[in-house]
Amino acid sequence: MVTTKGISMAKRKKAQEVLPTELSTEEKIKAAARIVFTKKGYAATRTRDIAEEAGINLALLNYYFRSKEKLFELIMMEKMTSFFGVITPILNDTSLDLEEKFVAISEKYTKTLLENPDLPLFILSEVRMNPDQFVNKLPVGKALESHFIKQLHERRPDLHPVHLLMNLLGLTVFPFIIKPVLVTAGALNEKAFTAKIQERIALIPKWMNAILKAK
Amino acid sequence: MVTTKGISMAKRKKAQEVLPTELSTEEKIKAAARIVFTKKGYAATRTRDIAEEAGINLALLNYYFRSKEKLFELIMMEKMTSFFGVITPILNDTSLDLEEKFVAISEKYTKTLLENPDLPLFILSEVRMNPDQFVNKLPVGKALESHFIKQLHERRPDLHPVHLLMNLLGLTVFPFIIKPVLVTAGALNEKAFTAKIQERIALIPKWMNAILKAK
DNA sequence: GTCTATACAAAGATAGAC
DNA sequence: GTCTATCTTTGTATAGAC
Repeated sequence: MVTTKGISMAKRKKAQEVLPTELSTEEKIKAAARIVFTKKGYAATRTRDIAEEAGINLALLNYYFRSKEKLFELIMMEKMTSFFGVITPILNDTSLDLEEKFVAISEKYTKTLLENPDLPLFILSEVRMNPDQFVNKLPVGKALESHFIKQLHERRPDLHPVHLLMNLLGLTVFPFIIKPVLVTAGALNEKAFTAKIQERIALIPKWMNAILKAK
Repeated sequence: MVTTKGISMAKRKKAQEVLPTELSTEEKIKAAARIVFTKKGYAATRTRDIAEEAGINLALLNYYFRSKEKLFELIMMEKMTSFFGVITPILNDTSLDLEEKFVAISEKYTKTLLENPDLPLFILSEVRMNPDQFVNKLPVGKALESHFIKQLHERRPDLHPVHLLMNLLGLTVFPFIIKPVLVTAGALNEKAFTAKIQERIALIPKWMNAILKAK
């Protein structure tokens, strides 16, 4: 009887995860926190905003997550995993040559960022405000020892690989960082921005190849 | 006597501007506000922090600037002028060809940012949080109608100039945006970062030329 | 688990003496 | 112009009823 009960509860929980027609209170708070923290940043976010966005009582936020800071750390870790986690598998994929990695990163990263356009600016601002709290939990050291870095060094031993890594990330990520300026200034609307970014998916590898050859 | 007195006061005032051995209270507050706002951002900054940093009484902040928000707008306008104002004269200099503009922008912009490394992340985060408050006061529209944009279009009519502008800014500015991550992760210390950036001054124009030729 | 009510601390702003 | 003291608002967190 005890085991049967255990199994049936596990099943129910799994079903709920797959079909979250109605989210649990805990998930509602997390979903709201993602929205509000991303929009306003940690410091400008009020726990009341999150509670309101979630449609729950303010006290429940502390009941489930103890404090604003704990809740933020949770969301921040999620976001950093998205931001840094997408490319690390590609960086270390030994089956891809340099050109193929440019293609893979440009495509995969751009698509992730199109779904989450203010991820870069959110993460990089929060990291700047409080570096020690987050950066040591990052796989950044790994990136600089990756297979990709070795490939860059082989191709251009005269150029520090970090230059080329910054170039690739700059070409891919920077448009999303300057986006608020461009869109608010009326230089590009949302639709036009997306169109330009989609053009860049194919352009970035070409540009990186040209940079590799530049003397 | 009246005129003599007027002249001597004007002289004294001018001398104080040139040699601000001891700043006026107003300037002390502004200097402190630059430091604290830049470090923490608007939302996380407490007026008490600014007062302490300035070595003045808290009440004086409101006496001189009415409110935290007014003081912030003042500092923000200064910073935006630095950030966007440096390149606009170059963009519209009709005496420079494309290659010369790459060189001028890379050099001038990089040097400005080396003196003020967290300018980009500060401005771009604050703009994102409150776009309408600041962006309409920017000469961004002008950048897209500049002589530089026309030159880019002439050289590569098949490529939207905004791509090339984003590339140039990405190559130049992005390293400063990713800096907190790199430095905190221990990938690069302050000195090594500066060295790499100085290498880039000469490299960026080469890379941009390579990008221009890429098909 | 969820709510109401409230404690407690922090932060912006001002009144009024000097 | 500058200071001390204080008001007011806001925001995080918790106690306790249901």
